[in-house]
Formats: sequence, C-alpha cells, structure tokens
Amino acid sequence: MAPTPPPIEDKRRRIIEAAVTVFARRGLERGKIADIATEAGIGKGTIYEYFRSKEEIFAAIIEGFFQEINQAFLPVLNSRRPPVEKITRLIDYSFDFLDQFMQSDQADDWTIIMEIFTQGMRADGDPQLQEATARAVHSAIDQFIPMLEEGISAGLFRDVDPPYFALVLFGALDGLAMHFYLQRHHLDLERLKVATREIFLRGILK
Amino acid sequence: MAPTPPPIEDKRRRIIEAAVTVFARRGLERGKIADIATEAGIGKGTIYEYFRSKEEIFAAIIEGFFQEINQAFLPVLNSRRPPVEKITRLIDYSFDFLDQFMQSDQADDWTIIMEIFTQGMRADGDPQLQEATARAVHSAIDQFIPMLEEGISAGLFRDVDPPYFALVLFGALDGLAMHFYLQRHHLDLERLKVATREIFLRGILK
Amino acid sequence: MAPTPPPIEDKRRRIIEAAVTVFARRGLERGKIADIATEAGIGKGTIYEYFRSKEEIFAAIIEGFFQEINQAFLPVLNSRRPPVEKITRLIDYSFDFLDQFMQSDQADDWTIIMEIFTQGMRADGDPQLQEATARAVHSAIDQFIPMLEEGISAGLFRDVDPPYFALVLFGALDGLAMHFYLQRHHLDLERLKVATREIFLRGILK
Amino acid sequence: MAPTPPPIEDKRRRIIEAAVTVFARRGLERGKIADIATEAGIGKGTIYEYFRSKEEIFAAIIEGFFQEINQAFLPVLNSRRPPVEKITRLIDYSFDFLDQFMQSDQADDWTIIMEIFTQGMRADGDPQLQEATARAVHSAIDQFIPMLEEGISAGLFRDVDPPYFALVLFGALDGLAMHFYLQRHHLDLERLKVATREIFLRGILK
DNA sequence: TATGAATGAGGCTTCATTCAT
DNA sequence: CATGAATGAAGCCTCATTCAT
Repeated sequence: MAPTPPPIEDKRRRIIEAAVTVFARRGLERGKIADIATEAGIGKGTIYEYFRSKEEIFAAIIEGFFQEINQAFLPVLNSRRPPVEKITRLIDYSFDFLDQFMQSDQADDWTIIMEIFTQGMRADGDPQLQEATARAVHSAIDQFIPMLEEGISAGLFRDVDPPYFALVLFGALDGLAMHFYLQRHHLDLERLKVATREIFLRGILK
Repeated sequence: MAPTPPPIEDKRRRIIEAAVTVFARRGLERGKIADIATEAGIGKGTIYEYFRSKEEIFAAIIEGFFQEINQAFLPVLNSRRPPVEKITRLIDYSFDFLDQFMQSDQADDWTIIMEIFTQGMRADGDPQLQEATARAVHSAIDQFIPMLEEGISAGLFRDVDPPYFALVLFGALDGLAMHFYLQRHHLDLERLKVATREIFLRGILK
Repeated sequence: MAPTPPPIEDKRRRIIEAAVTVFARRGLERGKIADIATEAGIGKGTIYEYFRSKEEIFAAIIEGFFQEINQAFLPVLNSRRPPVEKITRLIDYSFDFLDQFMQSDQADDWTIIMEIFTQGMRADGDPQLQEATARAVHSAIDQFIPMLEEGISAGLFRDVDPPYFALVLFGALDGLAMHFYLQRHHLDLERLKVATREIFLRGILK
Repeated sequence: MAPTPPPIEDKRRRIIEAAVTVFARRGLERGKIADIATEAGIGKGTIYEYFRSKEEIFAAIIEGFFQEINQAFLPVLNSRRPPVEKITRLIDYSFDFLDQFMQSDQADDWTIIMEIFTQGMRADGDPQLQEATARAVHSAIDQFIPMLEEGISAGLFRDVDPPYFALVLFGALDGLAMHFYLQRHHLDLERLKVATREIFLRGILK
C-alpha cells in the first residue's frame, strides 16, 4: 500500500497555485483572498488555516518559484558536461522556460515574481517576506558559482571573479527575461537566444 | 524681462517629485494621495487639478524617469567618441547613476520604477499606463541601436543583430541594476563594473 | 455676531451621541461602526476623521459620561450647604439622575458605561482606554473628599478615613445604580432612596 | 463501591472552568471557543456536545458563580450567631473572597461576571441569559432578607425595609467589589473593610 | 461520543475621489 | 485655482458553528 501523500501539503500547494493564478490575473494588491478561495474551490476561511496572512502567501510563492527554477537548473549544473556547454544550456533553458510560460495561459505568472520582489525589497515591509526573498535569490545565484570555478580551474574560462560573474549572469538573464516578457509579442526567441549566447560565451571564454 | 517659468508645469513637477518620494517610502498601493499632497505642501484636492487619477501619476513618473535616463545617456551616445568607449561609458554610467541613488536617501526610488513597470505590464491594467510604459522602454532601447550600427559599419563590432543586441544590453543592465540594488549593502561597485564591462566588451568586439 | 461654535467639536459630539445610542441598543461589540454612521446621518468613513478607532470612541464616551456626572454633582458639592445636606442631596441626585434615564428612552445607556468599564479593566486591552477609564473614576471619587473633610473638620462627621469613605460612597452608589437599573421595573424609587439615605447618614454622622 | 461521579457533569464543569479562564484572559467576545477547547484539553466540536451555543456557556458561568457565592454565604446566614455578627462577617467575607481572587492569578475572573451581566441586561439579548442573570441576582439578594427580619424582630435593628435594605446592602457590596478590583493595586484591604463595616453597622443598628 | 477541518457571514478600517466653499 | 471634509466601496481577517469521519 503506497502511503497517501500528506493532505496538508496538498492543500497548501493548491492554494499557492490558485494564488499565483489570481495574482497573475489581477496583480498582487488587486488579487483578493476571496478570489484565491474561489479559484482553489475552497472557502475563504480555509486559506487562513494554511497561511497566516496574505504576505505569507507571497513568501510561499517566491520560495516555490525559486525552488522550481533551481530544480530546473540542477540537471545541467550537476551534469558532467563541459562548462561551456553548461552555460549555453542555462541560457537556452532560461528562455525556453520563459517561452513555455508565454505559450501557456500562465504568461502573466512572471509578473508576480517581480511584484513580490519589489514588496520584499521594501524596507518597511514584512520582515519575513524580506528574508524569504533574499534567501531565494541568493540560493539561485550561488548555484552558478561552482560551474564558473570549474571552468576557470580547467583553464577554459578567463580568470573572472566567480561570485560577481554569477551575479552578472543571473542578473542579466533576469532582466532579459523581463524584457522578453514585456515585448513577447514582437520578439523572435531564436534571435534573442543567439544574441545572448554570443555575448556571454565570448565574455567568458579565453 | 525674465520669462517666468510656467507655474502649471512647476506644480506638476512638484507633485511628481512628492509622489516618487511617497511611493518609494511606502510602495505604490500603500502610498496615499494624501501623503503626496502633504509631501508636496498642497491640498489633497489640488492633485486632481493636475492628474486625473493615481494611475496617471504612475505614467508621469515612468515617463519622467525614462526622460531622465535618456537625457543622461545622450551626451555619450551623441558624442564623437569611438563606439567601444561609448559602450564602456554607458555601462559605467548605469552603475554610477544607480550608485548615486544608493548613496542618497532616495535609495528606494528605484523600486518604484519596477512597481510601475509591473503595473504597466498587467494585461488588465490601465491602457494609458501600458502604453506609456511600452513607449518609455522602447525609446531607451532604440537609443542604443545607432551606436551599435556605427560600430558594425566601422568594422569594430562583430556583425551582431543591432535591435536584439540593444535589447540584450539594456535588459541585462536593467536586471543587473535590480540585483545591485537588492544586494547593495554587500556588493563592491567596482568589481561589479569590471565584471560587467568585460563581458559586454568581449561579447561585441571582433 | 455670536461666534459660531467650532463645527469639529459639534460633529464629534454628534458621533458620540450616535455611538451611545447604538451601543446601548446592541451592545459594545455588536454595535457596528456602520450603525453609528447611519444613526449620526453621516458616512461610515467620516467617523474615522474624528476617531482613530472604535476603542477611541469608547474612551470618549466614558470621558463624556464622567464629565457629565461630575458637572452634575458640582453645584451641590460647591454650595455652602451643610455637609449633611450635601450628602443627602448627592444620594438623592444619583437616583433621580438614573431615574430620568429610565423614564427616557435612553434607559440602556447605562449598560454602556459598564461595558466600557469592563473593557477598560482588561489587562490586555487598549492602554489608552485603560487610562481614560482609570482617570474618569478617580476624578469622580476624589470629588467627594473635600465634602467629607469639611464635615469632619466641622465636627459633624465621625473621624472617618476620607479617601476610603469616598470610595465606599461612590462604589456603593455605583453598585446600587446598577441593581436599580436591573430591577427598574419592580422597584419603588422612594423606598430605595430612603433605605440608602438612612444607611449612609447614620454611617457617617456622629 | 464508590459511586463514579457522572462523567457528563464532569466534562461540563471542566468546560465551564476552561471558559472562565479564557474569558477572563481575553474578554467575553474575544475569548474564542477554540481557546476554551484547548484550555479544557478537548476538541472544539466536543463543546457543542455539552452546550448549544456560546451564550449558553455564559449562562452556565453566571449560574455557577452565584451558586458559589450563595454557598459561601450560607454557613454564616444559617448559623445561630447574632445578626450583628452575621452582617459583619458577610461584609468581611465579601472582601476576603475578592481578595483571594486578587492574590491568585485569576484576578480577572471577576470581570467576566460583569461582562456576562451586561449581556444579560441587554434588552435584545438572549432571553435565556436574561432569565438566568435575573434569577441568580435575586437568589443572592433574597438570601439576606431573613437575617434582616431576624434582627428587626429581635429589636436589634431599626425598623428598616428588609427587601430594600437587602438590595442596598448587596448592591453596595457589589459596587464596592468592582471598585476594589479596579484599584486593587492601590488600596489597603483592611482600611476598606473598616470603612464599609462602620457604615453599614451604624446604618442599621438601633 | 469526539474531533477538527472547513466554512462564510460579518466587521473594522483604508483611501481614492468628489465637490461645495 | 485651491482646498479638505465627506464619502462608501472594497478587502483582510476572525471565529462561531457544522458535519463527515
């Protein structure tokens, strides 16, 4: 008999998914708790059995999102491929990942992350959210460092500053993702991939 | 006779500045019209003599911000310096510009732009704001194209795809700016500049 | 031209009166802000222009009530009547004052005071309310002390402990008022007055 | 064979005790059913097996409280002591009873009674609660009447109006109890007892 | 009989906008 | 033009009560 998965986590996940849908549709502040409940097919009050406040939902979304991203990068980063190929694939993957969003009806999910981010930045905001945001970003950026060090050690990459290069790489991809999103209807994905790849490969190769 | 500056534009500007201050402090939705009025030293109702709604203020802020950015880039872009130097200076300038924000007490102003952006992206948002946002971004990106074309014509740059490369450049700088902001207390500006410059120069140079 | 009374105070008073009416009718927790607004003939939001919270209204009611009580006692306490007569009149007045309430349609106003009191006592309650409550009671009790001292000095009263006697007098009248209220439909006011008067006069006279 | 105490009554009592603790801590409206369940160490739903509603718990508390008070007075009232001593002891006992509360960590229990009372008074309140409240008070007051009649018959007391004097006595003690509670940290119990005793004894003795 | 997850009605409070002065 | 008092729609959250297990 397979153990039934914990129903609590299940419901939490359902709420988060509903929240993402709602926030994507109407924005963070305009997305009402009531909407999330309706979307999740549960009662308004039930949400508060799983989350103490709206902001706690924000934090959960951010955390979930970065876990997903990190998971997605993991196979490539942990593979035995040569560093050059790793970087190439990471860049490609970033755009493909985003492109899937655009193709699906969840295109707007992306904006949520940005919105939650700006909330998390706010100095006078919820401390829990601030911390969750900071932690999430760090974990993502730090993931790139070993790959860079590997390339440098192998004499394939120039002697770059790994943590800063990781930040530039991640930050740039992040900004690109946003602008790709913004102009998604007017851009050709392949041309964008090529342009990006060229820059970063040449930027790091010896 | 000295021409008295148009008082209407003056008051508009004062309101926008007050709005930026307030929104930076409390966020876009939490920044109250009443606060803006107080900050601007005028009455609440007066704001509605100059702006039809809160969203119209958002649009004005975005437009003002990009005008400022574009203005700042203009001297370099229009100068007779060689393209390589132009790009170097643009990158440096981007970080210096941001660094000034961080040094000043307006560090949080930056977040506003992001917030307004996400508002502008929202599919169901105010059409005026959407248009203002899109126009602002385009104007900034397009500014880079001539410089790239100049470099290519001169045989200095590789035969890149100018509009896409401009987008990558701008998008990357945008993302970097955000992450610089996020980690402003833990980053060394110079190391970041170097890392960024190296990538983009090598990425484009023949 | 008579100076028009300050309209702000006027509106505050109107809100307080409406609040008393509503709270008396439905209880402190069940009396909704919306009801108060309707009763006062104003919009819900307007109330928050004059009071920061529901609890601030409670405090205002308590303060107003005790000011009224104290005002009512003042003519007797400040008069040149002999102390014995003062005490007699205070007792009589207490019951008459209450009796007027009972006759009017504001009979239930009395319960509000008790409810606010219990709120004010609550250790984990609003500190402002706690203070307002304590201050109000003290001011009322202290009012009696000079009269008692006067009677003792004049050799008319026994050498009682003025502050404690004042407390007993006030506390007893307070408790009596409550029970008179509780059984208002079954009690004869005159018989109650006589019983009370006899006790307290004999209790203090030499 | 020792008779096992009825488990139903046991659980009821446990719930009531838990309710008193919770209501004392947070107030009548703020004390949640969930808290009571936790305090009683049972499930939320179980409470509804013993009480139909929150208000039914209020009624049970009031009844229990007065039963306790009446029980406490009984030994003195039914004793063969002279009426003067009875009254003295009743007064003393009232304060001692209260003082024990203050010494214990249940100081706030007292406020509950007041709160339930005000609920019971409310004209539009739960009829059951109204009746329970009225009955409880009456039973307490009526208890005093025989003692007064006894004193009058014996020629020890003046020819007072027994039911009204009983009301004055009880009401006064009630009010005093409240004010003692209010100022419990600033009052000397003995001085208060003396002041009260003097008044009531002189007030009734021939 | 015991439970506690689920519910949704209901209330306080906020704040963009209006409009009479 | 300038004002700010007034407004009421809207939303987060609480919690008594139910009911399937």
